[in-house]
Amino acid sequence: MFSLSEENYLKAIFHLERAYPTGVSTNALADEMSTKASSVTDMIKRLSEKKLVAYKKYQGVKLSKSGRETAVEVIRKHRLWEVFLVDKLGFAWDEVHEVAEQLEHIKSDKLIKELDRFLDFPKRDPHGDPIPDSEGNFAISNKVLLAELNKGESGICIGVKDSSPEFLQYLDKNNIALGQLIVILEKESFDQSMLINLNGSELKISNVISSNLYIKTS
Amino acid sequence: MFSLSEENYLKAIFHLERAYPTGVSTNALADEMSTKASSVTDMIKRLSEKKLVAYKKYQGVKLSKSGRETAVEVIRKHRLWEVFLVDKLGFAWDEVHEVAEQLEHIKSDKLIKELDRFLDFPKRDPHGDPIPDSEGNFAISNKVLLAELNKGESGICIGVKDSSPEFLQYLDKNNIALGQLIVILEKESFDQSMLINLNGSELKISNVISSNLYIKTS
DNA sequence: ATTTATTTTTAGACAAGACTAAAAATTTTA
DNA sequence: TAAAATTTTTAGTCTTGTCTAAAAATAAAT
Ligand SMILES: [Mn+2]
Ligand SMILES: [Mn+2]
Ligand SMILES: [Mn+2]
Ligand SMILES: [Mn+2]
Repeated sequence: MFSLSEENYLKAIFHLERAYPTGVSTNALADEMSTKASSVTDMIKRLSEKKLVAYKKYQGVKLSKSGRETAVEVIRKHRLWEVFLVDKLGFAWDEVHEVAEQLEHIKSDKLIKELDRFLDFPKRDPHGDPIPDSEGNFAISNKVLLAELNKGESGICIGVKDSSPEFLQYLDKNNIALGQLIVILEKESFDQSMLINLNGSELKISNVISSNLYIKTS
Repeated sequence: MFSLSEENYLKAIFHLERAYPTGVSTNALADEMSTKASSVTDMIKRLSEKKLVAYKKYQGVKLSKSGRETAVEVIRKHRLWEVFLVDKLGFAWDEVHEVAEQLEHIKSDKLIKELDRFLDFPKRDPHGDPIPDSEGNFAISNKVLLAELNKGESGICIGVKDSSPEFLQYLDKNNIALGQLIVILEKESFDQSMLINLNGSELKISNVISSNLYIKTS
């Protein structure tokens, strides 16, 4: 069993490894954890002692097999709880993250197994992120950013890159939801802004928006 | 917001106040918290600083109004989560306490409000203990220990005093459940053991058992 | 009313996690 | 390649919550 702090560090390293494949830097981790670099160095040493990460001074940090397993388990719990909050308790998708940050640290194998079953083994969380199964396997999805598509192309919205309440509320306000068909009617070459068709109605969106929406390609 | 430790101390003091109406002793609290008296003294001082308890050296400790409110809120959350685990996730009544000990510390007003609604505002937890409402009011129940009844008397089993997994499993094994009618057929004056009728079948139980079963009297 | 036993508090230490300030290593720039 | 800027680590301190050992206060027993 690992502490809440240790679990949060492992999760952060997991998420940063995509952007830092050669090793997650101390500063990147400090930034992600909203803490100081010196605190990160301290924690990295502890995680390294426990064989959860591979660490060489000044070389950044990488998850070990067991470190990755723990991180994935925490992510699984986080996303299952998010589904619970939205599907069962009527939370909006922009309200669940904070609470899930707490719930993800509850320790009980039976709890998570039964919760998964109660929710009917969901494959994705309310933001379209994949929920790893009990073995730690993620569903791989062919997704692409809306910003990468061109005039005339279309696809189903299946996820958000930024899942901050602000962005999610913008989407709600403009009736953009997961599962919706988006058709690109126009794309301005100067600023990459787009005119899109959503369920019959038209909407003008900036590149900031289209760069944070995932579209199913397949 | 209070720490997990602080909440657990407040809850323990609340539960001990019934047995120690003039002030909960340091040793009683140390015992309940499975810690040392010196640690209790330290914590009591911190709680006193925060006006959660009234404390005078060597005089024991009592909850303040805000301390009691916090304790009751934690108990409310504990019991609601126990209902969730049994009613929704299929846990047995002897499996829920440990997990609820963790879940009771999750901080989210909306979560507990929506959970309460999702569970249809339950009045009692799986062990028959009353769930305080959102104002902190407990349902008062006229209950008496089975051990206090005599031959010929009967009543509905509405709660357990000891809710350890061992006792609960004994009850399961002997088909004693909440809501069940119990009729006292015989009572041995020497050792207070009883012969009871349960749904048609007869069972011999010791005083240890009858002293841990609550019967509705009304 | 003393002595004895019990309870409670203090004193001092420790571990986890975090912080600031300063030193050391690395990377970038000139 | 040497100087400058950046990143990372170390050193020392702090808070929370715990512990042991010893001192002080209270309660119980002669
Ligand atoms: Mn989230
Ligand atoms: Mn999510
Ligand atoms: Mn319980
Ligand atoms: Mn209970």
